[in-house]
Amino acid sequence: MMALMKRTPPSSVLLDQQLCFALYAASRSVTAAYRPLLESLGLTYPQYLTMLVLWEQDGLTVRELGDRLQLDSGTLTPLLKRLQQAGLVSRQRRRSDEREVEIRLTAEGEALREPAKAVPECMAARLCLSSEDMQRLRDELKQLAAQLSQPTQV
Amino acid sequence: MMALMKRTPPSSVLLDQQLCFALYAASRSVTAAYRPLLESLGLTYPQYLTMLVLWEQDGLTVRELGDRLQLDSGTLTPLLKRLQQAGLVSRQRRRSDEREVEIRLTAEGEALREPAKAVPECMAARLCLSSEDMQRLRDELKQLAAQLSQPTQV
DNA sequence: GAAATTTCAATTGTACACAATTTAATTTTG
DNA sequence: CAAAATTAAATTGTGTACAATTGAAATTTC
Repeated sequence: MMALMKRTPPSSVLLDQQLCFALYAASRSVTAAYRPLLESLGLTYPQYLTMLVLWEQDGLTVRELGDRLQLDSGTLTPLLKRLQQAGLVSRQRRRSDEREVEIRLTAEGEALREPAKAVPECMAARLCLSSEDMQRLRDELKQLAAQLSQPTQV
Repeated sequence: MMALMKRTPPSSVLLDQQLCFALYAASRSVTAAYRPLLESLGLTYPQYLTMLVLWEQDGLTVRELGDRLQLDSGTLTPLLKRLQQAGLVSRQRRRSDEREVEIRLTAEGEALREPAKAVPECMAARLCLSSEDMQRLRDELKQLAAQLSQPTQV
C-alpha cells in the first residue's frame, strides 16, 4: 500500500527550490529584457558585453577579451567576425606576436558608445532595485562564481 | 587639451559594475560546475532541468514543460528528441487533443532519479552557502525575473 | 456549421557556448 | 640552436536559445 502512494519529492529536488534554475531563468530574463534595447543598436547581448569591454579598453587581443568575458575563442572568433562585418571593430594580427589578434574599435564602433549609455540607465529603471541592492546582488553573484572557480575541496 | 585626456568611463558603463554581466557569468559558472556531475548521468544542464520537472510531475505536454522551464518548442523539441534518443522519455500525441505531445518518463528515465539525487547535494556543498543564504539569493533572483516580466511602466 | 481565429508543436535560420582538435607562432630546454 | 613544449586563434561538431514561420488540430464566431 504505502509503496504505491505518490509522495511529494523532497524539496531539495523541486525545480522551484533550485538556486541553479532561478539563476538560469533570471539570466535569460535579463538577456531578454536587454534585447529590444540592443536591437536599436544592432547588437546582441554578448556583442554588447564585448563592446562594453572595448569601450573601456580598446585594442585588446582575443585572449584578453576572453579573460574579461570568460569566453573562449570558439565563441569569440565568430562573434568578433560579426562585429567586424557590422563595421564596429577591426581584427588584426599583431606584428610583435603573430599569434595574437588585436581587436580595435572603428570610428563607427566608437560612435556607438554614446547612444549605448542609455541602455544601463533604462535597465536600472526597469529593475526597480536601489543602487545598494543592485551592488549587493552583483557582489553575491560574483562571490558565487568565484567560489565555483575554486578547485574542488576534499 | 582637456578634450584629449583619457578619462575613466563612468562606473555605470564598466563591465565589472554591471549586474547583468555578473548574472550572465554566474549562470555560466554554475552550468559549468554542474557539467562534470551531469556527465556521469549522460545529461546536459537543460536536459537535467527538464528531467527535474518530469520527476516532479510526469506526463506533461511540451507546452506545460515550456511553461515551467520558460522555454519554447524551438528549444524543447530538439532537446526532448535527444532525451528520447537516450531512452529517457517517450513523446506521444494525445488522443484527446492531437496538437499536444505528451512527454513521459521511461523506466530508464525514472531509474535515473535516484543517482540524480546526489547532484544538488554535491552542488550545495560546493557553493558553501548556508541554506538561508541560498534561499534568499534564489528568491531575489526570482523577484528580479518577475520584475522584468512585468510590462514596461510609463 | 462553415469560416476565421487560436493553439500547439515542429521547422528554419541565426547566434551563442563550449569541448576538442588543428595550425601557426613563440618560448623553453637539453 | 634544434627539438619539444607552450600559446593563441581558428575550426569542427554538438547542444542550446529564440524569432519567425509553417502546418495541423481545435475553438470561436458569425
